[in-house]
Order: sequence, then C-alpha cells, then structure tokens
Amino acid sequence: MTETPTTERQGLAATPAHRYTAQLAGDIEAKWQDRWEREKLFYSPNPGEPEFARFEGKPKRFILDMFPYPSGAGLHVGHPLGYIATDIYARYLRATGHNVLHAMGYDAYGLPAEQYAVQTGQHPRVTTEQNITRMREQLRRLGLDHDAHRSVATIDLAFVRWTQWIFLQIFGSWFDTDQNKARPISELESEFASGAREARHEDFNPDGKAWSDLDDVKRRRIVDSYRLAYLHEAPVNWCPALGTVLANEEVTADGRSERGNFPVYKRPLKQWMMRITSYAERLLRDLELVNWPEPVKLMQRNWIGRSEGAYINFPTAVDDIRVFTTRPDTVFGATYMVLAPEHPFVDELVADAWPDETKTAWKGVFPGAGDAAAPEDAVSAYRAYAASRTDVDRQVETKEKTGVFIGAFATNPLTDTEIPIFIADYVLMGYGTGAIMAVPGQDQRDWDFATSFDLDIIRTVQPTEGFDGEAFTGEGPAINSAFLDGLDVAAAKKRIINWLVENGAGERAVNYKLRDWLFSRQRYWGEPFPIVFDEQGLPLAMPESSLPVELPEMEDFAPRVLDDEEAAEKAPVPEPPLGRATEWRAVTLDLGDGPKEYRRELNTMPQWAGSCWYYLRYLDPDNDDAACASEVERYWMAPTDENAAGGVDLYVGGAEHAVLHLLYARFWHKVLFDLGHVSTAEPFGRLFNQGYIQAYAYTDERGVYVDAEEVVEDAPGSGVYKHNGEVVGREYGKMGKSLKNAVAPDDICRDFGADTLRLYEMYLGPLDASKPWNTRDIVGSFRFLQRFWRNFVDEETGSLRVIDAEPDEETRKLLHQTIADVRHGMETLAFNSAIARLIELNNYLTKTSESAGGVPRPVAEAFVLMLAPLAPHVAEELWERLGNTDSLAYAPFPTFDESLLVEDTIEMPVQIKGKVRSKIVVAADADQKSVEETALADEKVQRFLEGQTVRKVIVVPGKLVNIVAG
RNA sequence: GGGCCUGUGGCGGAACUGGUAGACGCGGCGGACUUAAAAUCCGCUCCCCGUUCGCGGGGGUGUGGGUUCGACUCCCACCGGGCCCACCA
Repeated sequence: MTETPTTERQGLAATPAHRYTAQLAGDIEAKWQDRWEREKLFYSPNPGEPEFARFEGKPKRFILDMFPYPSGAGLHVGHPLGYIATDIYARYLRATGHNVLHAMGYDAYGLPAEQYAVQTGQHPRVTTEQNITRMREQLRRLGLDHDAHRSVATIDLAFVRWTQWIFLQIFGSWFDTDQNKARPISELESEFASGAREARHEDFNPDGKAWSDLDDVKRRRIVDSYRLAYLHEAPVNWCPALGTVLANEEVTADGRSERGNFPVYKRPLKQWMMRITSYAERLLRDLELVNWPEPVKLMQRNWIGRSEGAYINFPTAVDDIRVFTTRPDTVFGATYMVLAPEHPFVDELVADAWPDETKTAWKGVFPGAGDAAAPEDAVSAYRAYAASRTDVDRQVETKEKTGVFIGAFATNPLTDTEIPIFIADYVLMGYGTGAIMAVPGQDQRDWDFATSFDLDIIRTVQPTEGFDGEAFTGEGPAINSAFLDGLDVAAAKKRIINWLVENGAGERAVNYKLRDWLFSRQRYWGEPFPIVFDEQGLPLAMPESSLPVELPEMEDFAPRVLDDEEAAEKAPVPEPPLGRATEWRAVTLDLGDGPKEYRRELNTMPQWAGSCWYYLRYLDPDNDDAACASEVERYWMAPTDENAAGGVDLYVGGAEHAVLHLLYARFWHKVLFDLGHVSTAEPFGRLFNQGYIQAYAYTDERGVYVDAEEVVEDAPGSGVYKHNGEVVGREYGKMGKSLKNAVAPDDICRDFGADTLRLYEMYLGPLDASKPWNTRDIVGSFRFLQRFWRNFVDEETGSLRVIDAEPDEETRKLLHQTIADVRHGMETLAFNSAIARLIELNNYLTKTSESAGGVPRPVAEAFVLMLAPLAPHVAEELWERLGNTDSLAYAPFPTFDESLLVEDTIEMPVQIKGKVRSKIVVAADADQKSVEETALADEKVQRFLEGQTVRKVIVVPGKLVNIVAG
C-alpha cells in the first residue's frame, strides 16, 4: 500500500502558485546569475579600454576582500560574511555612479593546500584547482558581483612570474638609511665604485680598501650584505612536525606553530631573510595615514615595538660590551651585566679560572649546576641547560632566574667600578644587543636575579613614600647618581645621554622588537625562488626572461615530517623537498659570461608571498609586460574623499591578519613604492575587520560532539538542551566540521535561497561584531522577502500588484525617510539597520496596499532599487516585471527629498526633572518660548508641577523640553 | 603581568555628535481563516505594583560612584566575557 507523503499532498494543495518559495527563489537566482555572467555585467574597465567611456568623469572605488585559501573542506556560512558585505557595498557604489573594482582571487600556495594534497595522495595542483572550482561555485551561488576576468590564483603561472619578479626587485635593492628608502642595488655599486660610499665591511673588507682593490667575490659578498632579501645563518624556528622553518610571527608565545600547534625548535640555519626592520620606522609612522581600526594599528605598533633609550658601552679586558637600555638614567645602579648565553663575546671573555671575588652562587644557579672547576665548564653546562628549556618552562618560571658568572668583569663607565658579567637566558640574543646592564633597583627581573645571585642592589630613583615593593619602576628624583641627583627621570635621561655622547661612552638610540622576516620554507607547494648559486655558493638573480621558474613535477612532494619529539630533537636540519628533484636542481644559464651550470635555490617562498601583492594583480590581470601597468595602478589606487591615503578604498577581512599579512604586504608595497612601481605609500587606505559568525556546539556526557542541527531546547528559555532525548552540554565558539556545528551555505540556499541567506547574515548584527548563527532565525529574513514579493506580485495569479498612481503624503514621507536611512546604513556598512528600515517600509505597505489597490509605482521602484544591493536576485526579477529591460545594477540609487523628512508638527516629550511626564504637539519650527509656554500649559505637566516652583526650563528645539522644578 | 575591546528584554540586536531606552527580527502568548494542522494575516510581549481595564505609579542598559537640566552614551573604581602581547632591557 502506498501513501502520498503528507507534506507533498498538502503542500500542493496549499501553496499558491506564485508564492516566493525556496523553489521560486532558486529559479530566480539561477536565472539572474546566468544573465549577469553572460552579459559580463560586473566587468569594470580600466582606463584606456573602450568600455571605460561610460565611467569617464565618474569616481572609482577599489573594494577588496581578504582572499581565501581554497581548502578542501568547503565553505561554511561564516566564511562568506565579509564577501557578502563587500558585495552589497560594491553594488551600492555602482548604483551611486562609481566605477567599482571588486574581484575575488585564491591564496592557493602554502601549508593548508599542501597538507590536503598529502592527505588525499594527489598532486597539490590537482587538489588545489579542484578546490578553487568548488569554491567558485559556492560563491557564485551567493550572487556575488565579482569581476570574473580579474580573478587570479597565486598558483597561476602568470601570477607566479610576477611574484618572482617582485622578489627579484627586493633582492635587487638595498635600503639607503640616509634617504630612508630602498634603492636599486646598482646605485650602491656605483657609490662604492666612485668612492662616494665607503666599502668597508666587518668581514669582507675590514681595512676599508678601495672598491677597485677588492676581488669580485668580496665585492659581491659586500653587496649581498646590503640586499633587502639576503641569506643569513641564524637560529630559526624549525618545526619538525610541519617539516619546515617558520617566521617569528608564525610561532606562538609558548613556542609552537601557529598552524597546527606543533612544537618549534631553534636551529641555526642559512635561510632567506627580508630586511623588514629597515622599514620599522616607516611602517610605524605611516599607520597615521590610514583609516584602520585602532586595535589593529595598536597591534602593529606593539609588534614593531619601538622603544627609545641609549646604547651604553661597558669596557672589558677584550671588547666593549654594548647594551641597549630605555633607562640610561639608572646606569649608576648597574651592578652587574648579563649577556645572552649565545652572545658572541662570551667565548672571548670567559676566564680561565674563577676570580677571587667569585661568590658561591655565581658559579651557577640552575638545576644541575655543579661546582664547576672553571668558568668555561659552568658556561657550557649552563648553555646546555638553557638550550633544553622550552619557552613554556621559561615563562612559567620567570621569577626563578637562572644563569652563571663567566669569570670576567666590565667597567661601569659612570661609577668606574668593576662589575661581574653573567650569562642568563632572561636576556635574549634577538633583542637590543643581546646584552644588558642590570639595574636591580629599578628593574624587577634584575632584582630577582640579584637576590638569587647575592649581588648589590643600589636604588637610583627615590621610591615614592610608602613604597614597600622590590624594584621601583616609577617616577621619582634620581639618587646615588652623582650629577644626576635630584633630577626627575626625563631630565636625568637627557642629561646622562649628553654625558655619554661627550665621553664617547654611548649614544641616544631607538630600538625595535621587529625582526627581519624569515622568508624561505622547506616545502614543495610554494613559489620557487628565482635564484641560483654559482661555484662560490653566492646567490645570483635569474634573468627576468626565465620567469616564471616553475616547480618540477614530483611524485613525492611531501616534506620529511618528524612528529616524534625525540627524532625531532636529533633531526639535523630541515630538508627541502625540491632537493629530491635531482634533474631540476641544476640548471644551465648564461648570466653574462657564457652558459654555465648553476645550482638552484631549493627552498620555496612562504604562503605570504602571493598575498603581499595580489591586490595589484587584480588591477591588471592580463598584463604580460608588467605586474601592473602604472597608469592602471594610479587610477585604481588613487586617493578618494573617504580614503586620503590612497590604495585600496575598502579592505575587509578578519582581525587574525592584523600583524602577519597586513605587515608583510605593507612592507612589500613600500619597497615597490620606493622603486617607483606603485604610487601610494600604503596599500590599504581603509581597513575593516568583520566579526566572525559563531555557533553553539553540543557535547554528550562522554564529551563527544553531537550534530548541532539535531539538538533541541527542552522548553523555550529553559536553557536545557537535548539530543535524542539526552541532555547535552553547550559551548559557544567557532563553527567547524569537527565541532559538528558547521552549516553549509549550499543547504541554506537550497532551503531558503541566496537572497535570504545574504539578508540573514547582514541582519544578524553589526558587521564588525561576532555573532551567533541560528538557523531557526533565518525564517525571519525569508518571511520578509516573501511579504515583499507578495506586495508586488499576486500569489494566486502572478500579476503585478503595482498601481500607476502617486503615493499619498504619508507614504511619500515614509519612503523618503527610508531612503535617507538606507543610504546612511549603506555608507556606514550598517546593513542590519538598513534592512530594519526596509522591513518597516514593507510592513507599512502590507498594511496599506490592500485598500489602495496595490503599491504605487514610484514607491515600488524605489523599494526594489533599495533592496537590490542586499537581495539582488529578487530585486532584478521585480525590476524586470516592473517593465525594465536593463539590469538594475547601474540604475541610480533612490534619492530623498530633504523637505519630506521634516514634519510640520512634531510630538515632543516633556520631562520634569529628567523623567518623561507628558507629550506636547508643537509646530516643528516653533520657537523656544512658545514651546516652553505650551509645555507649561500642558494639563499633565501642571499636575506634576503642583506645589513646586519652576526653576529652569530647557528647550531643545525639535527634541524635548525638560523642566527643573522643586 | 601589560595593553585593547566589550557588557541593553527569553535570544540576535536598535538608539545619529549626551535628549522619549528596547526600533527591527526570532521566540512566546492571544485572535482571525480552517473540520483540523501548516502557511498566511492581525494584536500583545523589559520588570514590579496598583487598576474603575481607559490607564496610573515605580524601577530599569553588569555593579558602585561622579559630571550634567538630562547619561546606554562622558569620567573614575570594581566585576564578568573576549582579543592581543608577554623575562623586549
């Protein structure tokens, strides 16, 4: 026996033929998406193209999203939040007469793509391209207005070519500190050759010989040491589990990889570095130019970490030890010195035997410190200990200072006393000079160390009265400091720096936390460096004609991953997979002196390379002669009224890129700016951080995640949630497959349509806030579109419910108020408020159109155009049904009549002592005096004022009246 | 430990430069239509007290203070939530 499913049987009977259902929405959306694509509706012409003519004299806007990694997992509804927002804004700009550039690309190199490929056992190019295809489909389904021909992926050879070209620009440049900008390396060579710049170099020309007297290899080594991209042997962050080294920015505070949370070890290794530190000052200063969220600027400032102070030289038997301090005024209290364990002076300074003054503690405070016979033994024991300590240990035990005396002394240049020199791992080689003067009286870390090691503590700043702490870091007059005594901190600093300069003992200094950027990775899936090495092992740029340098096809492209900690500890150095491409490794080139064989660079560039400049390629995606033509760049990146700095007019993305991507991209852009390739100092004039869509996740009693879709609240408002009848725990956070709370946009589009999804995501709350997804609530946005549709289309017959009549006064006023509010919402990205106003207008039309016989045409047209950026498909459909043959994408956005926004008479609240007691109706332009009279004459007001004296009446025209009485 | 952001009904949120707190939506309650349900439409919905059912009174934007005629909005302190940095000399 067969039974017709209930829902189907009844649905057929009950649903009017022309209702806005998910089915109809889907049909409409497919129709318009096809048409937009077919007609290339969102093609934005560059100046010089014939199509540009219609934008002549119109302003441009460059709207940019942070482009996605094409991961294999597919999108969830949180991903496109920002893309929908920029789409709406871009559509609004188009409707207000702008030439809008809005495109979407794919950040397709790097770890996620490669790991996915390794997992699935396919070549990363295959999986990555599949993922891009899939993502394009998902985004297309949302009706986004991207200019398809500008879509680029960082793995496209036409893109890689220019990424490599930019690398060569950086490699081919040096930073002139006098001009505070990058210049071509050839100009450096000319300066050396002409003698305008001294060619002295610590290692390769210590005697300062003339350039012409140096051999070719020495010259090249000297020049290489100036390059903005350079090879450097230094301790790097080696992550065995990822099989690669990482940049400082990619390592978390507890010494693990940001991606994957794997342990990271320090290993000395020769790697490519980018001299971002040269730009520290400009990267900091130019934050003033841009319109960015303050918290992001602050994060960048903190990351750059500028501090002012002085270098001070402390003489020793060998070299002077140079320290950086922000508190030169406390130098009289420097009772000992500390070097980082790996400081190069340690080996030179370490004494053969313990001096007589050596206190017991000085021989070492750290687990396993024995009574070493000689300083040398103690030093190597301590170094071994320090190397074994993880960053986590060091953080947990910050109070417990460890270290050891190296048997040598330095002279405090101010007190002329001998002070002992220690090594300790609380001093970091990477910051300042890797050495400090320790002032326990004014620095808590030094105090902790001094107490452990029985060292003198001299206060040089008078603590405030009642101070009973240890180190005093506050303000106060200098004491025990000879000629500084009595001066406040600022004055003392000034005075001591003058003294240091006069006596050749130091100088004013600015120091930055920012380090140079480690730019190479031991990975397959990245851009190869356009660099080869000659027989001297020196790097040479490959000729531009050889770009792009392509990756070799490899069967085995996986990194040698070591997830076993012990193996990782012993692992020598990371090994680039390209080293296994035996044929590819060597290449024959003619670099000017005939064809010769060279070794290729086997590392690849990090994920960040492509994202450092992709926005420029959007501008000129098909250019074979340049990364981006100058005139095109100047057009799209020009400053605008809202973007004085120039560059991208609106860049929308998550705050997680506050330092990494946004700092690296700014750096590259500045290099390109210095070399004359781009016209603005900053790439992104205005930045907006969208919030995240979050979701509830539910766990059963075993702590296992259960499908969030299947969880129901026991009773509304009860706060008790059940899955299959069992009570489950609830947590709030990210959306993710593993949390079983991910919602796919495809499903929402199927059940409601893309227009509903777009509206819902924007209606959730402010764009920059994080907010919870609630599939239950979507029906609200769906109902809105359904009612909107019903106001225009008869559900039974499908005929238009629009009348050729002028709206009445009330309707006109509401319409114009709505236009004003929606425009404001669009301009400030407050789409949630704009939608609320449209819902109000819609509710009003629902109530009034029945008796009026339909919606007056002018109202209908304006409404459709206002809804168009938010729900473009349904708007296009109705626009067409209203008799238009062209798309509404370029139809002018409705304007409002200011005079209709003001009422003739207004209702004004009357407060008595700040509490609303009555309301009066007065003429909108009534003067203060008559408003006051009306208010005081009001019956209710009089009742409240009975027995009281009116002391003061405040009339705020158009707002309210407040009567102070008592 | 330092810095930044944030806190409004049962829920998401609104309130422009200090000026009627809670727009709009979800949920809930009631009603219309229906044999019934769904869908749809209409009404109510911050809390407490009183009510002749017209409404009247009081409280209220994390807590406590302050500035002001007037504070969700500005200032100070505290509490909760989030983010960033963290032995940075």
